[in-house]
Amino acid sequence: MSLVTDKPLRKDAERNRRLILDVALELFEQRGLGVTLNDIAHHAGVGVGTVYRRFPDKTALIESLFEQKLQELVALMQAAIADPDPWHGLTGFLEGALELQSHDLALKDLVLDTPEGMKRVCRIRSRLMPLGIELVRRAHASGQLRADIGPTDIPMIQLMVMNVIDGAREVDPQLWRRYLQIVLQGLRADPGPPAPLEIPPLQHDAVDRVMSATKLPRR
Amino acid sequence: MSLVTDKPLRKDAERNRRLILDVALELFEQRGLGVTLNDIAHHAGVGVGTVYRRFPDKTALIESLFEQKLQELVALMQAAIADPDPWHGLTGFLEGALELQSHDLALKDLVLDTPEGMKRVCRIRSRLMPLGIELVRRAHASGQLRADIGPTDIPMIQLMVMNVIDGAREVDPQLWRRYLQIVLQGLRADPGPPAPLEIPPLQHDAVDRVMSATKLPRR
DNA sequence: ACAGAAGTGGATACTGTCAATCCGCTTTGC
DNA sequence: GCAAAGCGGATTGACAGTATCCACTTCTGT
Repeated sequence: MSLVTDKPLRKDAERNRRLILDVALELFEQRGLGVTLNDIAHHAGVGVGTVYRRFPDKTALIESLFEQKLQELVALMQAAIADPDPWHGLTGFLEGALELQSHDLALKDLVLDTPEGMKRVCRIRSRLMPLGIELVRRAHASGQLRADIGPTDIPMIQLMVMNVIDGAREVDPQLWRRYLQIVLQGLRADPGPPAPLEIPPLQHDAVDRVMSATKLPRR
Repeated sequence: MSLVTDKPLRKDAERNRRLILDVALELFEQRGLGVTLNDIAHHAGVGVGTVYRRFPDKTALIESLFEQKLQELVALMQAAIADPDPWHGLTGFLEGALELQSHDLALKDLVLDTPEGMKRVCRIRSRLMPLGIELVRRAHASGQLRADIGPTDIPMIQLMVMNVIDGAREVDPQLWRRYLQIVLQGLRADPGPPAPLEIPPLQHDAVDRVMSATKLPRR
């Protein structure tokens, strides 16, 4: 459509387009991919119509924003592989990836369920696996990662910790580091006496808030 | 209402009531508390009206079924406290509780977000905390649990592993044990060389299926 | 400076999902 | 055999989210 022939765009229209993209990015990060285009339009101070004229649908808007986001994960993993200390590379990757997700709710949605139709996003996601294999291989070779851990354990660990991130986001945004540290301790090939946990546990009265903040799926 | 004056109930009506309760239990376990009363009625081969005549609303139906379910968790924890080996008690509780949740999707919904109005359910839930404190205290005293682990860490660990249970339920219903084992290893005060993991990791091609089976919140 | 192309806003239609009601018909039990 | 009790399921109403439409406004080139 005319949406693709991107030659001319009136000055005010171009300004609105940027505005929409900026607002959309912020809202997606803060509240996940569930935000409605109405919401975005409203926050940007424009009408819904304006959003739909620029982007055929929500998917298109998301794609135009988040291809780059997933690239960050790839870059992170590449850096991890380049780390001279393979164990530090592995733990650093997990920490970094989870840190990204702790600031960006949309990233979780994107990693977890990439609706078909987001070809570009899917392609990038599939590029992560081989890097993960290498990351684990190096950690094994250095003897620091227990031998019975495999590459598929990495995303599973991310999945687990993500639950803590989501639940505790409002209550204690750093709490996930505590549980990542515990899990990482469980991954060591030859654990010494454990290093003290850096993040204190949740207060008793906060547990309930975390539990009920953990959103339940529909159905 | 007449719903409370429970003296007389016609033979066919009583039969239907039981049928509804049985079907509801099964469906709630299999698919979580999200199932609709229409669904339940249909599966039981009765009309929706019949369900609503017996139970004022969904909440009432749920309460009448699941008070007992949560009692199981209490019982499990009491047994754990009675265990002569405190470490075994602790790990056994986590394993048992998660096992229950792996077979019963409704339990998760109930533990995570107990809508106000389910007084009885809430009351039971609050009875768990003091038991958890005792469980942790004993494990500390025996020197097997690292000192910087607190009682609130127990539910958080359950929360983490629950993510694996939910995601992998269809693909590999036992996989969560692998990650529980890893986490437990990370909880030991003085870990020796790790015992080999009992459950093998996920196959590469199954990761995507787990990821997209992890349902996203409605927002 | 003005014509008309480009852009705009937001009410509205549409779609889907559920909970809950209502009422004409059937079954039961005396 | 006749009331009361029970039944089914179409229907209503609430809500939420996506996308469209079109009367109106703003911009830009000449």
